[in-house]
Amino acid sequence: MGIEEDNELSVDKILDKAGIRTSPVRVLTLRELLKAEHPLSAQEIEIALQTVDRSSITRTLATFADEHIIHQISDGSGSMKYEVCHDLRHEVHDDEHAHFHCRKCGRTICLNGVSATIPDLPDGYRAESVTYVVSGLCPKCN
Amino acid sequence: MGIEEDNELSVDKILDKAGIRTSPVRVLTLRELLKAEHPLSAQEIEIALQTVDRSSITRTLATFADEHIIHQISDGSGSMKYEVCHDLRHEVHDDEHAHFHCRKCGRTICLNGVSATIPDLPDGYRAESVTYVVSGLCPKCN
DNA sequence: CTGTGTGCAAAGGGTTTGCAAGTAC
DNA sequence: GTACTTGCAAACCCTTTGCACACAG
Repeated sequence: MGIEEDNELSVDKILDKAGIRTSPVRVLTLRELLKAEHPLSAQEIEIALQTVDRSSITRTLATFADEHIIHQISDGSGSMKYEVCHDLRHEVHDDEHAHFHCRKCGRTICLNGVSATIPDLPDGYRAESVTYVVSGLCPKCN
Repeated sequence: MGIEEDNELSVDKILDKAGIRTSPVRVLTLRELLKAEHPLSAQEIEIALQTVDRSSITRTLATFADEHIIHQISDGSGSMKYEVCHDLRHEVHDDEHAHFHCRKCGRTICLNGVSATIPDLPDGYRAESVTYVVSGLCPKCN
């Protein structure tokens, strides 16, 4: 019993807890997101799951986002990135963290040490999420 | 002599200082960006400058960004927003500020009171810019 | 049988590029 | 004349939608 099976258990548990029925595409997609150490684009998931149609992945990601088991990151690359919510992985409610987008290799990396808190806003604003992305060159491309 | 002419003087001055030749499209585009009190999309500029082609605006914005007189804001709306660099307006080097994106009306608003500083990064990273966008509902839509 | 999930193909939104005509120096 | 700027049309990338089939309850 290795990490694979642990994740497999988690996949069913996460979907069930979120009220999402299991299905082949959903299990594969969530497994891929859990396995990834950085946010993935729909295209990256499509490439990883070679037999699954892009539209199914898009719809699956929308479902996941609706039920708040993943969140979206707009990193300025032109394609949205998706990441399993931090609190699902660690069973605690952490602040969101910042991300780093490398303009050369295109990868988006979690900056776990940098929290992205929702700031105090003027009256009338209702904040729902925050995106904090630093762009530049990653260690490999610098 | 009103605000218009002040801005007009600024436009030539800014372009000259950045080493960008003046041209009709560039003057109109920069004037529009200076006039706006919030970041604009290429489409918003295109609508404001009814006779100018979209590709010309795109190329102009790329030129401006290359010479660092504007910067890009990826607000998660799907279209990039453009804003005159703060230090060009106020002649001082301020930290970048955060932005608010309203998911209902789609507007992106400057949160001048919230600075967006580049955080300390692990070794090897080279930071070039930062995007800090809070999403939710603006006062008008809340 | 009814509702949900999936793949395929087409459409959509936004941006970028090739090319040729026009303009500035 | 040479290099830069612009508009038009087409191409491009990524995402979304319509539709029909397949499968589960």
